[in-house]
Amino acid sequence: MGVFEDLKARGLIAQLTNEDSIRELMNSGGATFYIGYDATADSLHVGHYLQLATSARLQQAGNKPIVLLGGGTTMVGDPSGRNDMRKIMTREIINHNAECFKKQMAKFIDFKKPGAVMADNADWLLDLNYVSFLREVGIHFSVNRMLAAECYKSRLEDGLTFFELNYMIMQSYDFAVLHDKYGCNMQCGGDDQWSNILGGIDLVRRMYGDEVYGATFSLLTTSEGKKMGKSQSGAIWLDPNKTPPYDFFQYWRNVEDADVMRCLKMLTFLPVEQIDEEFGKLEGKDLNRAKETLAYELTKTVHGEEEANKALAAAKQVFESAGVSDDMPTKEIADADFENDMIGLLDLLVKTDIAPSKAEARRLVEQGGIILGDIKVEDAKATVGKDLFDNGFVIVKKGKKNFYKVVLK
RNA sequence: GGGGAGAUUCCCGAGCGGCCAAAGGGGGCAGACUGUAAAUCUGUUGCAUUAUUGCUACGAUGGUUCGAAUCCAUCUCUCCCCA
Repeated sequence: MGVFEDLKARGLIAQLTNEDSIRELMNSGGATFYIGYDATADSLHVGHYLQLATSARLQQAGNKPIVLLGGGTTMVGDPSGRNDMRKIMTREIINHNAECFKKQMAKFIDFKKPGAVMADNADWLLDLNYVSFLREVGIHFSVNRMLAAECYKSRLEDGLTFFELNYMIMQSYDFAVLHDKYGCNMQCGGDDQWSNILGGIDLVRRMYGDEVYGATFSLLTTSEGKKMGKSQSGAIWLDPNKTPPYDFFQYWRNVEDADVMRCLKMLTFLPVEQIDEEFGKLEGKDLNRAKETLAYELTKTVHGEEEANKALAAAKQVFESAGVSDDMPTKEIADADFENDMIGLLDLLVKTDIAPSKAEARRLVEQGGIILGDIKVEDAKATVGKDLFDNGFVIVKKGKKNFYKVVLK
């Protein structure tokens, strides 16, 4: 089975410009493909991971990946599929973000292998001369056709600025530059990038007369079509400082039944046959085994084996034996916060960031959402004595799934 | 450039000058039920104190009024139609 068939089996392939040619190209290792990443935040998230992991699969099959940082395109912002304009970001922030991206990306793509390249479109976009760019590149674009693109549909109702309309042209130009510079012959991306990719393919043909290809990968969505990788507290980041490995692990441990198989196939590097064999027939609560594997495998590739083991062990102890683990999320409370060796429960919750405000803390307590040690506390006026901190800590449970070890400092 | 509509709490979206911390929905959080799942049901959802209440909030700034999210003026931004 070639890498193309593997990607297909994993459900990663969404759209292709030319299936036969692309299969041939990918399977023979002849693809020099690029995926662009706009530096919109200071950490990669799960959506990026999916693209990077897929790139890694292709690289392992001998294809050459080009990772393109969008230092230039981020200055404009991609309007595809959005119904509002992106916030305009400063050069400094974009540069900082791009630096953060670079560090994280090296984990997934092997840049030491020949042909693997990291580029930044700031290098050719920012110093363009407006008029000559229009004459050389702009001339190849039909506004009529651009506006007909699916990705602008919602924007045509709410308004689309000329500024943003140029995004597609910039991205298309990227492809042309990479084609010229590195012999790039394929662009990949999320399925929302289809229009932009087609633009690039067209441009390369018009400028160089060369045939290049485009492929989009399925977006990671739940069975209900909602984007995955977002939690109530925001995106799931790959940066351990923004999303601790334990939280990362828990996110995947808690995916819905209907999504486990797809996630396993799309995100982990376990062989498809193994996934099907081991988990394909599971039903009901047995699916928990699949979820555990998903969480473990993903944490392992993103944060390393050691962190994955820790997260798995912590989760097991906390959930299965109601025990204490050194690796469970820890919060600190200062000795100075106590008065006569006592502290109000609400103060404790707020000071440890378990609850964002006292009102919220009160609500939690009154609704029975707080368990201290093994006592459910429902009195908001309760106070906590230092003596409760056996061995210097106490376990606070917020809701059913959030466990914290509060350490007395 | 001309004409019109609008800016409300996390999001969408109601809102007679006092009864508006603001309907309703979504989302979130918590409880019940469960499998660390889903669906369902219940409660809750600005901050601070809870007995009362205080403070901050309805694009921005001023004004009218005993009293404004609601009226007036100016400004900023957005959308629609025409050119």
